[in-house]
Amino acid sequence: MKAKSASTEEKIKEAARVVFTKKGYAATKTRDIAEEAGLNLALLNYYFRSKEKLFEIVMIENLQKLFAFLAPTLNDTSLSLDKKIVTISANYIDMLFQNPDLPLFVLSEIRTRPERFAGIIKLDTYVLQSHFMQQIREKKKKINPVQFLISLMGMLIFPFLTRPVFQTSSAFDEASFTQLIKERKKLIPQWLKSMLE
Amino acid sequence: MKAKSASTEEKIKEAARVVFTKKGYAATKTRDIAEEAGLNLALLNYYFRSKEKLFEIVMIENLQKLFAFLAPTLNDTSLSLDKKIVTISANYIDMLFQNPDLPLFVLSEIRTRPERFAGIIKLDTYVLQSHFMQQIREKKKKINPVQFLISLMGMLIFPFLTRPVFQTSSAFDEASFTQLIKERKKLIPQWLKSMLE
DNA sequence: ATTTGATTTAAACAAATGATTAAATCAAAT
DNA sequence: ATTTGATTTAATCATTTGTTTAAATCAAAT
Repeated sequence: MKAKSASTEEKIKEAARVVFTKKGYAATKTRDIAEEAGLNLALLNYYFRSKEKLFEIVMIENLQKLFAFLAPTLNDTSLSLDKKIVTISANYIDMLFQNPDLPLFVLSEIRTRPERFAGIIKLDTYVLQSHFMQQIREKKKKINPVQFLISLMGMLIFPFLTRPVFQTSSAFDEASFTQLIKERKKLIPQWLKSMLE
Repeated sequence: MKAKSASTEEKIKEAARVVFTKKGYAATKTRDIAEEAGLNLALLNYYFRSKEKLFEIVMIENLQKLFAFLAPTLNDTSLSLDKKIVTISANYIDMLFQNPDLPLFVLSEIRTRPERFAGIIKLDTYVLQSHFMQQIREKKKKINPVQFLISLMGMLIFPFLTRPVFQTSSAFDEASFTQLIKERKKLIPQWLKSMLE
């Protein structure tokens, strides 16, 4: 009767991922997570000690997904700038399709307590001092390369942040959104290219 | 002793604007607002009946700022597409500088209860069916004009959404951020122009 | 000075929330 | 079958939260 595929601990984690990502930390009750997991409320404290500790685990995973996910491609010295932009666009959009609520959740929680996550994000190491940034700098010497990074990431992520806004319009259903994002996989690298010329 | 410039009601509203925008609805306690206003907790219910009602007032104001703010320029038939892009970029960035926390707060709350705000946002009327969108359609017939709208708004808004992320890097202080955004006022219209060619 | 209604105050309430507790149950070893 | 430690359960706790209540205070009219 204990031949379950998921341990209790893992069930709680998975439920926490779902509920925290959907509702954010403050609006998530421990009872919500217990219910989502189909388990007794007290188990959350038994396995994770506190709501806060559980949240931290979920948050660190999500930061990895959003930030560290980029590092290998950004720092790959064998790819041209154009190839990198194409690769990043494709990979990031695919990742976001699997985790559409992630950006808004993460940005919202970082805003609430930024100092808590500074050591994990490591923006300097993985992003700002990456090979990719060097490549941009060489291409456009007169403009801060961060400008292009922000625009690229903005164009990739923003539609996911505003999806609920677009869903308030009857002209936008799930299929429209998906279609729109698929088109962007092609458009964004083209746009970045013309911006860099 | 009642010759105050701000009425009690207005004081509460202003405090609510500050606290809700900073912390979001769920994490905001009525006691936080009372403290910010320097008033007695029970006054919130006396003047506004509930936390929810107070929030609604603040939220509607903020939606106007983010969405309706755009409508006049988008629908101004006397401006060329290029001029519109320049105007929107400048005006929106100025507005965001005064309300840097607004986008993240609004997007986050819309995500929590989108059906509540559909009637206020009026995306179809003011944005999707605007003169601006027609102008884009005429310029680039083969691409959904929403693509350009998303990219423009994404490039304008995204830096404000990710400001706390950038602040985790020691390379970014307030002055850097301001400088970066000022540059974008010029860069974004240029970029949009090349994207539309 | 008194009355009346409006506003403010501080305390209290009822429910919700994260956490704790102790007992029950399970699982493995002897 | 018993013991031991691990896990689970349901109840309880202590605190917090949005709201309500009743009294005090204010302000204007008489």
